[in-house]
This record gives sequence, C-alpha cells and structure tokens, in this order.
Amino acid sequence: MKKNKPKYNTIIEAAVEVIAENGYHGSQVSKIAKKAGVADGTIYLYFKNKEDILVSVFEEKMGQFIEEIKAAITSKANANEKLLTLIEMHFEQLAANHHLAIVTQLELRQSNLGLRMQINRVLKPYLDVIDAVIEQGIGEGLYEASLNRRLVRQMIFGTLDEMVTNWVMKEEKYDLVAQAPDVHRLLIKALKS
Amino acid sequence: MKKNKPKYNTIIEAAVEVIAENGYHGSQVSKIAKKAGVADGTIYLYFKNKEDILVSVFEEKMGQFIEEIKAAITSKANANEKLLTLIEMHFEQLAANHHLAIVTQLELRQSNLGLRMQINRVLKPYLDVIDAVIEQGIGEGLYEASLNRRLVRQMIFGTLDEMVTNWVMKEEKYDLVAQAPDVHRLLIKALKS
Amino acid sequence: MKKNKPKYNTIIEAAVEVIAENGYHGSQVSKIAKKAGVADGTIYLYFKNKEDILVSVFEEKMGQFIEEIKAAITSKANANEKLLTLIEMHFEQLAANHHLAIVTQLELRQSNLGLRMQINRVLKPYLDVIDAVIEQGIGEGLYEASLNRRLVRQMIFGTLDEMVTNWVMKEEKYDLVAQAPDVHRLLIKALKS
Amino acid sequence: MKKNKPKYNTIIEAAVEVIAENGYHGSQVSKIAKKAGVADGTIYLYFKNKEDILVSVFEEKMGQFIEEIKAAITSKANANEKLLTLIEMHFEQLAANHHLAIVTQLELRQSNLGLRMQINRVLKPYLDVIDAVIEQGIGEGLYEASLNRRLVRQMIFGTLDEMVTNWVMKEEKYDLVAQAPDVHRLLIKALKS
DNA sequence: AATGAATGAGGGTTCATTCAT
DNA sequence: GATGAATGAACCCTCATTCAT
Repeated sequence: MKKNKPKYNTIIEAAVEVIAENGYHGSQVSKIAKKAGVADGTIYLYFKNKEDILVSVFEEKMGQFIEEIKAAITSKANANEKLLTLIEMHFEQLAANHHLAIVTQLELRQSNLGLRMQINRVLKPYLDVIDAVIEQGIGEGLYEASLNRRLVRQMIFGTLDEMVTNWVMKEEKYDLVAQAPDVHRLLIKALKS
Repeated sequence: MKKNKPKYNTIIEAAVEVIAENGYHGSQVSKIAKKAGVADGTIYLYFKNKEDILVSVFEEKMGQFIEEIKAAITSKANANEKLLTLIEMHFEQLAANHHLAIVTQLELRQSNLGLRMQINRVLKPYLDVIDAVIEQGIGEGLYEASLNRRLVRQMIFGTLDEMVTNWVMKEEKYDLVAQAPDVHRLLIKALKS
Repeated sequence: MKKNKPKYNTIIEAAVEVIAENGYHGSQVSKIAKKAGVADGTIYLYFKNKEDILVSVFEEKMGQFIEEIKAAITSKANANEKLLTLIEMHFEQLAANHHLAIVTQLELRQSNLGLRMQINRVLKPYLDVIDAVIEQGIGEGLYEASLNRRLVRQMIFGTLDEMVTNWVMKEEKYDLVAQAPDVHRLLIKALKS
Repeated sequence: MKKNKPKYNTIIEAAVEVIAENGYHGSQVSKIAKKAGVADGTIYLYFKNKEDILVSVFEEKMGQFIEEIKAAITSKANANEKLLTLIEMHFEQLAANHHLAIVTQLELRQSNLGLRMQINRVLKPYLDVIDAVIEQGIGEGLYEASLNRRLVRQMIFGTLDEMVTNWVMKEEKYDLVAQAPDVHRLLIKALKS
C-alpha cells in the first residue's frame, strides 16, 4: 500500500539496523526514527504501531529471502537439487547479512505471542516452498510416498533454523555455508525411497 | 541450597503457572507472589531478581525433564531404542504438562540474550545426552562413522523442538506423542550406516 | 539552555514549593509534576533525574541570590559597607522567601554526598564574593593583612549560615534582618587592623 | 536505661562504623545488626526504631564529646583560656576520630527534620557550655558586656562547625588542630571589651 | 532474651503513542 | 505530509519492622 513511498523503506532499513545493533528491547521507536532521519510521529504515518514496524521488517526481508530461494530453485532439475539450492540459499543469505541474521534468529523471537503468530504467517510461503519440493521429490520417485509431509517439513525447517541459530549464537565463528552439502546429504538420505 | 526450602518450590510452581497463563511480559513479580501465597518481598529471599526466577524455573524443570529421559534410556538395548525412547519421553513430558510446554516453547524464548545464554547452558546436558546416543550408535555400527556429530545433534534437537513448538502454537490440537515412531523412523534412516 | 523554556521554570518553582511543604523525602517527582501542572514524564524532558531537579533548584535560586548580593555591594564605598550589605541582603532574601529559606537551610542538606558536593560547587561564587570583600578590606587597610583568608571566610559564612538555620528552626519567630548590624559590628571588630 | 546492657553499646559502636563506612543511606538496620553480631530483631529490644539508633549514637558520642570539653576547661583560669581549650578539644576529638567526624559532620545531617530536632536537643548542653564561657568572659571584664549572647554563641559554634565540615569534605587533607590558635585569636578579638 | 524469616508499602523512570501546529 | 513536545500508565525491588519460635 504505502510501500512505494520512499520513507516506508527508509524506516524498514533503519529498523533492521537499530534492532541488530541494540537488540529487540533496546530498539525504541525514537531510535528507529532518528536512524531513519524522520520525526517520531512520522513513523505513525506509515505504521500502525511498533509491532507493525517489526512485522513489516520481517515481511519485507523474509519476502525477499523467499523470493530469492524460489527464483534459484526453479531452474533446478529435480527435488534433490532444489533442496540443495534451498539449503545453500538459506545459509548464504543469512551469512551475507549479519544484521538480518541477528534480527531473524535472535531478536524477533523475543517478541510477544501476537507478533510471533504474524511472523509465522509470513513464514508460511517458505514452508509452502519446502512442501512443494517434498511433493515434487515424491512425484519424481526420489522420496518415499508414505512420508508424513508435515513432519518432513518440520524436520527440514527445524534443522536449518537450529543450525543457523547456533551459528549466530556462536558469533558466526565457523563457515555455515560450507555445511550445506553435509546437511543436504543427511536430509535426502532420510527422505529417499 | 535453598532448593529444599518448601517456598522455593512453591514459587517455582507458581511462576510456571503465571507465565503460562499471562505470558512472559504479563508475569509481574507481584502476580507470581500472589499465586505462590507469599509477599512480594519473600520472592527476593529466594531469588536474586526476576530473571533469576525465570532461569530457575527452566533449570528445575529442564533438570527433571532431562533426568527422566536419562533414566528411561539407560535400560534400552541400543542407540535406536534409546533414540526412540528419548523422542517419546521428550513428547510425552511436554504433552503431559500443558503449562510447561507453553513456558519452554513460547514464553521463555521471549527473553533477552543474557537469559537465552543461560537457558542454553541449562540445555547443554540434554544435548550431551543426544551426543552420547549418536556416539553409541556409531560404536554399535548402527550409524555411519563419518557423521558430522554436531550437525546430527542439531538435526535431532531442531526437529523435535520445531515439532513441539508447532504443536503448541496449533493449540495442541493433535496427538504429538503419536508422531514419535514416524519421526524416529525418519531420523534413524538419515543416520543408519 | 533549556532555561528559557517556560516549563523549566514552572517545574523549578513547583519543586521549591513542594519541597518546602513536604520535606526533602516527601517530595515525590509525581507531586512536583502535579504542582507544576505537567505530566510526570514531562519532568524528564527538562531534568535528567530527580537529583537534577534539586541541583537545578539550588543553582537557579542561589544564582539569583548571589547576583542580588553582588549587584548590591558594587556601589558600596568600602569593605565594611560591602560586608554590611552582604549580611543584610543574605538575611533579607531568605526572610523574604519562606519556602526558599526552608529548602536551602534544612531540606537540601538532607541530600546525599554527591548532591552536597554539587551544592558546594554552586555555593563557590558566593564564597568568592566574601573572599573579594576580605581582600578589598585588607587592601583598604581596614582589615589586618595577616588574616588567614580561608578561616575568615569560614567564620563569616559559618556565622551567617548558623544564624539563618537557627532562625528557620525556631520557626522564624524573631526578626532576622534586625540582627544584621550586630553581627556586622562583631565581624568587623574581629577583622579590623 | 538499657545503657548498661553490653549489647546496647555494641550496637552503638557498630552503628558509628557502619554509617561512616556506608553513609547514612547505605546503613540498613540489618547491616548494623550484622556488624554488631546480633540478629536484626535484637536491635528492636534495645532501640525503638532506626531513628532511635541514630539519635542514641549522637547522644552517646556527643555526650562524651561534651564531657571531655567540660572537664578540660574547668581547670582553665579565664574565659580566653577556656575558649582556646574548647576550640582545641573540639578539633582534636573530631580529628582523632575519623568515623565520628564523618558521621556528625556529614552523614547525620542527611536525616529528616524530626531527627535533626532531636540532634539539636542533644547539642544544647554544648551550646550551654559556650554560653557559660561567654558569660564568664563578660564577668571577668574580658568581653564586652553589651554582647548579644545568642549571636556570639552562633558565631562561635557556626565558625567551628563550618571549619570542621570543610575540613572533612576536603578529606581531612590539612591540619585542623593547628588552626585552633588562629581562630581563637579571631574570636576573642571580636569579643574583647 | 534472642532469633531471622516473612512482610508489603512505596516511587523513580521509560517509552509507545498522540495531536496541535 | 511532517513534526516533536507532551503524555501517563506500568513495575521491580528495598528494607524497616514484626512475631512465632
């Protein structure tokens, strides 16, 4: 709606930086406004309230995140390759964006339940992408037809998410992207028919 | 130390209930005191501050949680059976304790980084149990010797945690424990040599 | 800086009244805000914290107090006349402002050491004025050249301060200003060469 | 009354130390009890409340302080010598007892008005001693008969008190006792007939 | 007499949100 | 649209005092 207004994006970017630098609880609206170079009140012309800023941050950033992954896997031949690409892209994007990794893995999880519900809503399209890969793999005869789809999706997402969170909390001391082939091998072994 | 004082446990139990009912941010110290039937100030005879209550809740409850699992798997014959029992116990204990499930899966994650670090410390013994099972499985020739241990541990814990969290957020509408065999089958297939 | 903002002065005046009426420890920030006709939070737009209000009260009031005395003595012919005027002005200003007398002589002294240090800093210019009068008197040959300046200053200030404090604690039952000539005579007799 | 009970004095001494070390506001009843080696509740067998401890501290210590001065001046020949001794003793006693100096000059002044009134009551005998010296001096023809007694007493006490307070706040960096002859000379010059 | 666990009232400060300009 | 001064609700913790033992 207001998303082509330039200040909307300015505020979103400011929010990511402020949250990454100050943590969830250290991110006052006034700090975000200052970083964005607008008055406190201006924030409320573009966002309903503080929670709306945070949801929007997640929407925008996860939207791009998911789009990148979607785009990257379309060209891949089969489910296995798609899954590898998905894993690589998942790791690469977060490894490439330190602020975003901190915000999505640590800071935004400190939010209340209402916000968490909305975050889950934003995450839904990503889970759908995973579901589609699984379904395709089964269709291709690569994965067992009897797989419990939800369970598999939770395993894949749960594993990747746990890996990234551990990596962020270990202060990104090791190479996350390098682990993509290993985890890919482990996962497709679990799935293969 | 203070742990055999009856009020210590009274307050811990009250805290679990209050947090489950009111959420992390809605749990004022005075509310916990009231539920525990003590004066506000009494809380501070047993806990350093509010955060200390929360860490202690997690320590006590996760301590029991882990002990139960440890005890249950010692009698099991091999790594596969131990893993199944671990999964079952993990699900059963949280399914049996609605309040605890909400507190551990949702509310305590809303805490700040300092508290999260302490929570990780408490979780460490559980991760050690998982590691031991993996190592035993490799020793028994059940699992590939070449497995990246950390990665496997993250897959197992990440999967279980994601499953429980989803189940709690779906308001525990389906049978979590019934999924133990499925997820066990999936995981050992990934690990088997 | 913020001193020409009207609310700054409104709060200062409210603080003097509230402290005089309720005592130092009975002067909650909310009480000062109410008397000033502003919200509690507004106080913190103009003052760093509660102590800052108190220091500022003293700064503003003592600043005026000292300026009045300075202005009054410039026109006086010699050190003796200056000293008389200083004593008269000291007494007159406090006698004329019941609230201020209570606040400076009784309430602000109940503050902690940090605040007391800052109060001393504010008082410094007054002590400098006294020093200048002494020095001038010596220059004019009125006072002994061998006087220990610090000691004389402490005698003058200590005497006046003790007199005012006694008068305030005796509920201002007698005429303070009327004692100026007597104390002046006593002091210059001690100093005269 | 309870003053010959050994714990009474133990608590008084503990209170002086605790106040000197921790400041007025850092001196909790429990801290005094701990230093005295008694239980918190025991304090209330000997003192009505916290204020009563502080008043008693002042009573006991000032009582001794005044007795020492009284004893020392009886043997002196005339008012001038008595005044010198009084000044010397005043300075010596506080210089010799670092804790007491801090407590009487700085910490106890941070108390509320009620306590300050009681402190004044305790101080009364000292002021009476000063009055007696003045009166004797006038009787001996040393001091002017026309002196305003209260004013002179306020000058003497105000000067000494201001000197000691300044010296304590300057962290006792210089020799207070050495100034006794100077201040004595200044004061008797003001008084002499 | 002595203990010390328990009590519970009280207040400075933050910060999301509003609204007059 | 943009501003930013003003608002005021909300809460953790301390500590003097009590009283059952």
